[in-house]
Amino acid sequence: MGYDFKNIEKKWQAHWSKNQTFKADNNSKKPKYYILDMFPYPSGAGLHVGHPLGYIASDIYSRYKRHKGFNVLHPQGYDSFGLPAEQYAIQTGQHPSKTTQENINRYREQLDQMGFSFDWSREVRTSEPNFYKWTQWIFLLLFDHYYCNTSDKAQPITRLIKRFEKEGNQFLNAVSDAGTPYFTSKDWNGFSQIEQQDLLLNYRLAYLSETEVNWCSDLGTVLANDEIINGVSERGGHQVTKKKMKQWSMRIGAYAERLLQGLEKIDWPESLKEMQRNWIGKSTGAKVLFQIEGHENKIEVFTTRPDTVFGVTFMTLAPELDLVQDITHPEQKEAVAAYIDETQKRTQRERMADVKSCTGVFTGSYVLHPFTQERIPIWIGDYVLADYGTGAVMAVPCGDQRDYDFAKHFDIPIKNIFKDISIENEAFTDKGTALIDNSDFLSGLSHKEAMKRVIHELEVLGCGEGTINYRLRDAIFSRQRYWGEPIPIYYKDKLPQPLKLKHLPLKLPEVEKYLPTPEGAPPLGNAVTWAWDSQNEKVVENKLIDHQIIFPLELNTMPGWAGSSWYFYRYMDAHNPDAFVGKEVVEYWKEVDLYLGGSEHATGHLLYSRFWQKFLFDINLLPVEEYAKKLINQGMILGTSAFVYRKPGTQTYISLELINQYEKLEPIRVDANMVNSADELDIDIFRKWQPQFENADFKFNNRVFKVGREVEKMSKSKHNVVNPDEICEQYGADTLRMYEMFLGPIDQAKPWNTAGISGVHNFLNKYWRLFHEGDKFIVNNDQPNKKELKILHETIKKITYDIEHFSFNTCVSKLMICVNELTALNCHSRMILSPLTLLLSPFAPHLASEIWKNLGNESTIDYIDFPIANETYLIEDTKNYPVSFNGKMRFTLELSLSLNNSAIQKAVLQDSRAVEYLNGKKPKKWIIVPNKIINIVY
RNA sequence: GCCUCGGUGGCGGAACUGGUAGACGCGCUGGAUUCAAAAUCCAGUUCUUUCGGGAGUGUGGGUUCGAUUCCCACCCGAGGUACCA
Repeated sequence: MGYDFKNIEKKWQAHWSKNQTFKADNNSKKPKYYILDMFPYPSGAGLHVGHPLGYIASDIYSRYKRHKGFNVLHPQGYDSFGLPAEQYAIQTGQHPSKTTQENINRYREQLDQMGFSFDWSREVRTSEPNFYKWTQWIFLLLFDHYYCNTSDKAQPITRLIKRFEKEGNQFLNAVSDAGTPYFTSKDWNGFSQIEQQDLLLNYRLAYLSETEVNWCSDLGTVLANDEIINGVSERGGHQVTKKKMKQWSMRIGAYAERLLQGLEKIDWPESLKEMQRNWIGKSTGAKVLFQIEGHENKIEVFTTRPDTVFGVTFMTLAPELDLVQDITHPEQKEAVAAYIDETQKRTQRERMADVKSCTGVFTGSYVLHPFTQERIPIWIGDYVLADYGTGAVMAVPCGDQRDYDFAKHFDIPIKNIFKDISIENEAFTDKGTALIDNSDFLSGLSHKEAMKRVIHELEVLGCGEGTINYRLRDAIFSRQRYWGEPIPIYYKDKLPQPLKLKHLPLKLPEVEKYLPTPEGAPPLGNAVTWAWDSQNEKVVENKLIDHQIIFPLELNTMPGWAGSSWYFYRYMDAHNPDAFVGKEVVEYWKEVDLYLGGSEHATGHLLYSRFWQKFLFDINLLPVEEYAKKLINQGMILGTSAFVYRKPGTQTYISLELINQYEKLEPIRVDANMVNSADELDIDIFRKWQPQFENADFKFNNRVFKVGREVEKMSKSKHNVVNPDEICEQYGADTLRMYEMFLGPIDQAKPWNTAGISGVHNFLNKYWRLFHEGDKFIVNNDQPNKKELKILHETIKKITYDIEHFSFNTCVSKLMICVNELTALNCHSRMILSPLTLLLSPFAPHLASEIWKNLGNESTIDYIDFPIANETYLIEDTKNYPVSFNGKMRFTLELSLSLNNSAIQKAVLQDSRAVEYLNGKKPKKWIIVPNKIINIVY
């Protein structure tokens, strides 16, 4: 009987579960260490081989930390609200909670199978009322606070009201909506309740505002950009337009600067921080006001180059600005309307991606230049985006390439304001070199000087000021979906009223259908029991609504990122009924020490959660301002997707070898399981796959239909998921764990392939054979020799170093080398094999546990101290190694890898050729690469 | 388009601060063992060659005594791009 992984794994998994081996204590004499995984969304396809990559890595680290004497918190849960369960519900009528529960059961089975050391007693699910109660509560807190720029933190809205009563808002330094009017205390006190509440919404951190969404009238629903392909809906291919809707938003913009500053304090990958910095997009410049000719309003623009203000020859507005309607000249109305219509059909991404075509329309109106009073034509153009800056740009064609192209295309004059620079062929965008010219008081100044001067002049004139702009937009928080957290708000006189903590959780109501209502209201509009009885403080039936005591409840739900923005605190105190996390508990665990997850969350989850953290910190609910000290990105495991190519509007599919003969084919993803390894599609299965393919017609040569292949993110929606189950079945969890680590560096994306898995499996077999001959346990008590000790200690040193640097692939290699060497030496000494088993334990915990027990140890291996490398076994006598001297100043030595530098220096200086070369001088600088080459500079 | 990351044998990858490129594993070739197979073990394996050598880390340049590593330009792939999570 050899290495019987099936029984071993079953046995130890049962043991861990029964003894609650990995249950973390909320107080301990040991130092604490919190290792967090990004929790999975339980999709219908089950766990795929990409999920465990990060989980294996964090599990290895958790087990290592336990061996190192830490009180490790390593929890797991489910991000269980989400679109796929809802879509499945729409198709089948099955309640998303049922689907979700089934998927979770499957996930749990798969996770258990891999021997993860999670503390399952702390499991959380975002879709559980006991969890989302607190998500709703945090929403209410956000609703109840505003951002004060003076104290630079969130403050209660009651404080704001007091200020308004005393002095209005003229001297207030707080973050608010653009265009919030000024009022005095007298004004405020004269306002009606409704007016006051309306104004307060301009300050609340969770607030209502008009925002644009992708509206599909045929489906009667709002679509995510993800659900739109080539401008039409993915489902059914219907047209999608932009529509304004009143939606909840989060004032994340208030935290832009702190989110930026906070990055300096955390140990996250530099690339990810850079992404967040760019996403926040801080830029310094100026606001400039342009008077509209014959109109009382002014247009405000933001520019990073106010120094080029004399080069302005036109102005461009984003087509969707309301202002456009106001200012369009009657003669241009038609053209403008047509253009706006056209842009509404394009997604923002298309607009940004498209730099070649240059489109726009003249509005027929003019603004006046603040300094020269020249008339400047106002255009609209879709290269200007409504939600960046003010949605308006002062166009300086000589200094900006897009403005330049636009001017050339529409034959608008270009004014050169750079001294001795030709703008014949392109704009001049360099800030450093040229002097400003042709610019009144700015002429002859450098960029830097001109910036200062022009801002001063603008402020004097009252036509602008220096300002900082952030690209970061406030986050839309409403979703027209069923399967999300209900927003704990009801509407009285159309104004939002918050529920109170004691009313929470506000549970999701039952609905007949998960689609929007026929009137286009969100799915919660289908609920019969969805009104708020403010007197009895409970949810009642809609038909009772009287707008006196019983009011309509909010129909939108929260987005996926709501629950995931704080879930890591719930793990600390998962069952606390009185608080989202207990004060003492959070004082103990404080923060996540290591967070492991994919970089695809860089500007989503990882930014939103930092925002909520800062808010909760501001109001003294959390002890730290950043929740994750260190973050490691695991690279994605990529899957191989398969594509068929359809002639648009038909059911004709073209085989890969023929696609060049057709124009404009639509690539459609098909389930990779319907395709064999030679890229041939099983046509019959394809026809049965989805009703739309039933009558598919195929065109192909050579008797087989070939699909196209593409490597991309592994995901159910891309139909390219590979399950870990078969591998567990065939090779065992320990093999899978080691193989996934062996695939390559943890942070690198890599396509899944199982080609090398037998090598890892062989290694575990070999490891087993170090201890066994047939059924006989052959470990002896021999004293190990020097060579064996050296192998062991080199391995300890390398493994310890590599685990701490998250280089798990090289750990596996090193273990393989070690086992090969010990096998060759026929070493079966307990004094070698016992510590070696500890080294293996984080990687292959089942096998290590079994062997540890067989070695006669009473306690299990899980909390045994990790071995420490003893340097004395590594340093060797250098006298016997040759030192070769080749020419100028280069020495080649054959030395032990782990020899220290001073020993090498000593060896070199004893060599006669070096003595001759140095001629009595002392080397100034040594460049030593062990086992390789030494440069001596003198 | 923009932001971020990556590109090394037939394949996954290694190479610590710029210092013998290809560790380790897969695959392949040959051998041992076996009635045979599996398993196991041993040897070989970047390409090319007239067997002297020559070329070689996506492409083209640059810095350096020396570049997979640093700099510039480009090509290709992946992730994100604000309602997938």
